[in-house]
Amino acid sequence: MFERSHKTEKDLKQQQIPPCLGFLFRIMKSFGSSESLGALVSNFPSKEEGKLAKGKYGYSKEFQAMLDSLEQEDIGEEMSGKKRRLSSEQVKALERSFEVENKLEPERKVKLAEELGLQPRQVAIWFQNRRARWKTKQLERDYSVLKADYDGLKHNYDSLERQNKALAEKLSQLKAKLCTEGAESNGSAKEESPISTCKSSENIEVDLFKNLKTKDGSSDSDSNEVLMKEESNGNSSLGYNNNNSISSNSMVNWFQLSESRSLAAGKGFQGQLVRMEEQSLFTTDESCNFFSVDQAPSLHW
DNA sequence: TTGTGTTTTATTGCCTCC
DNA sequence: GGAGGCAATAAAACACAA
Repeated sequence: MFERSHKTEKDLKQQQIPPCLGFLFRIMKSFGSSESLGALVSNFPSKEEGKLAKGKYGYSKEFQAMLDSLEQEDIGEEMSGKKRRLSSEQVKALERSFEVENKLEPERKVKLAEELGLQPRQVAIWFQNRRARWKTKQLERDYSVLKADYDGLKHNYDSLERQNKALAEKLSQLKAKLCTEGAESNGSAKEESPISTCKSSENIEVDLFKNLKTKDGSSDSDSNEVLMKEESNGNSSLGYNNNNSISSNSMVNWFQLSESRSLAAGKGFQGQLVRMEEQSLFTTDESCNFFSVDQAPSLHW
């Protein structure tokens, strides 16, 4: 109980020796009476013999009486091996000590034990259990913090997703408008192309892009080439999925680009800056993937 | 009073460090 | 190899509803 004597206690357990006797064992051991100790153990009835013996733990009447008398006394109670909770004063003192330092140096352990009338081993065990409790609490606190972070991110993600949907809707409305306007102008003017009166959504987007370019006066053909190239490749870097609809990723990119272009045009910025933006926006998937619809934020615990 | 869940004290086995 | 720490666990003590 108080000393680190695993093996001997295990042996005692295997012989079904009651806790009080185990305590006696250790007391006697601490006084160096190993011989009498051995005799005590050897005299203790084995499992089989115990079935025949009488008393609480199956030993003789005399020995049971001795134990009973011991239990009646204070010392007997203390030696009975029953767990006894530490007094509130002892716990308070230990708590104070733990707050100062949660590890226990040998000197401090002995000193605390003396002050509180405990065995050094008891103090060590108390600190060990206290550290375990502290760790559990700490884990709970960490979990709460992480969960709050996650909830915040989730909230942001949801609002961005809503925003994204609204923008997509707006874009499709604009496309429809463009389509009808185009049809009207085609009807009045001479036919330019035998293909179709209403262009595909891809072409519309490219046209929109071209228009923006012409408006801001730049003639950056490289970007158009890149756009057309990527478009013809049909890959998702531009954000078109298999259904020819525009993914949220490209939508955000597209609007960011348009916005930055208008700003650049307004402020008189030209060529190079625009080129840089295009490159960063159209070539790096990371730019918007963080809040991609396909990838909801997730935390791994 | 009793059944049940929680807390506290203690043990055991394994691991690391010196 | 011994000392000490830690995780897992047992078991006693305690709290509390029914």
